[in-house]
Amino acid sequence: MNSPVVVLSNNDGCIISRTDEAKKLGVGMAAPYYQNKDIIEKNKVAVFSSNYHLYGDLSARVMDTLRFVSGDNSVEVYSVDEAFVDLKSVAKEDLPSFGVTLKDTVELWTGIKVSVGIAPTKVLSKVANRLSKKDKAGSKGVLVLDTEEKIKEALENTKVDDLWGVGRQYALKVRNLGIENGWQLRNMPVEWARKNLGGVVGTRLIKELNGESCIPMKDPLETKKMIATTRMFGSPVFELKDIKEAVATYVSRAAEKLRRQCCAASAIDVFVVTNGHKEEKYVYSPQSRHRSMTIPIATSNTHELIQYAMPLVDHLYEKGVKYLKAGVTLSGLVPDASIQANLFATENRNEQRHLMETIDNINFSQRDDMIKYAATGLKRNWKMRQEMRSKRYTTRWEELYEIK
DNA sequence: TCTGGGGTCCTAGGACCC
DNA sequence: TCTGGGGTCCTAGGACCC
Repeated sequence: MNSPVVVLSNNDGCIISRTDEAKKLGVGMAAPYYQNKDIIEKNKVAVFSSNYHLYGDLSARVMDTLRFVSGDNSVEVYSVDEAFVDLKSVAKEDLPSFGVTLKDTVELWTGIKVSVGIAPTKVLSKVANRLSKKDKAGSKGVLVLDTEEKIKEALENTKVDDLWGVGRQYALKVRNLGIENGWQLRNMPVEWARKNLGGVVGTRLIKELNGESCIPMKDPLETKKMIATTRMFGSPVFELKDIKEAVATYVSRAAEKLRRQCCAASAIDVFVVTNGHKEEKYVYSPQSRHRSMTIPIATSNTHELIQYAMPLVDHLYEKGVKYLKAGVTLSGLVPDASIQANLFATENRNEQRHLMETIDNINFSQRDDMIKYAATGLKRNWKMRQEMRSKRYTTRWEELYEIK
């Protein structure tokens, strides 16, 4: 109990999540793992690779609970660990108890502790949520900003950098003008924000801080506009063959995601990240190159997509260069059903679609990659490292949690 | 020799998010 | 020796059109 824990990014590269105990030891956020190995070993910090099967499954359970408790109010899943709930239909005086019910039910049903922030706009609710999380005793994990005074106090206690929508660049600009906290920013003129903070982005931010809702809830049925699969290699790669295998594998993954949302892609982009040459001394200064093409007839067929991708890799490849990473982005996504009948389309398009469906079903029900394309390789010596992954307790029979 | 104005669409790149 | 992955939205500027 209470021992420090950190979670690593893919490829065991960076530290992307830390418990309070680990933060206290001075382990930095997004810091490279190897740079912190000393502190970690000295303090017996528990280290885990990331485990997306587990996170995804627990996330789904939490989101289901939110939907159940929220009834007719719409829920927008914002990320694996965050969601917005529209509370327009909840009476103002009922907001605090609603928040508490939401929090308690999630914890009771899933074992996951959450914090709840309630306010007139998305930006302000993020402010509320952040404060409720920090002030563990005071707010008990639920904070409602329902009066001007509470909003003022909350914004005064929030640095500009901690506002949703203010990143490094904007924070720098705003700081240079002597604006330090959310309340000061809120009182800046909208016109100033339009000029200096990315046009409509800035004006929206100021308005949201002023309680005027400008960032609407997203329709849960909306499909993605682009789908990417990218990975660092487990160790640097030099051979064209290895890069091709990797890219073919990423294309397969991306195509699966594409089919899952019933879309087809009309453009494909392949990129690689290089870092110097074979014999050169290692200096970390990654550079990326990419190559793209428009697909004549939008498709979701893995085989076709691999065929489009391979020549792009040929073009990108240069002998003797050290490759750290590769990736594929599918874009120009259109609904599957809308693909035009084309005179030149091959007769067997439907058969191909059935084949894809069958492969997806097998891979989904059995195990990832039960059936794969030969182009994706067998040895896969470029595969990423994941040396300290916890078990996939809730999604794999072989890895079920055991109680002795 | 003089050489407009207004519009749309697309893409690359920047900024942001978790 | 080792530095994550997957998204969104917006803007500026070029190409093209009449």
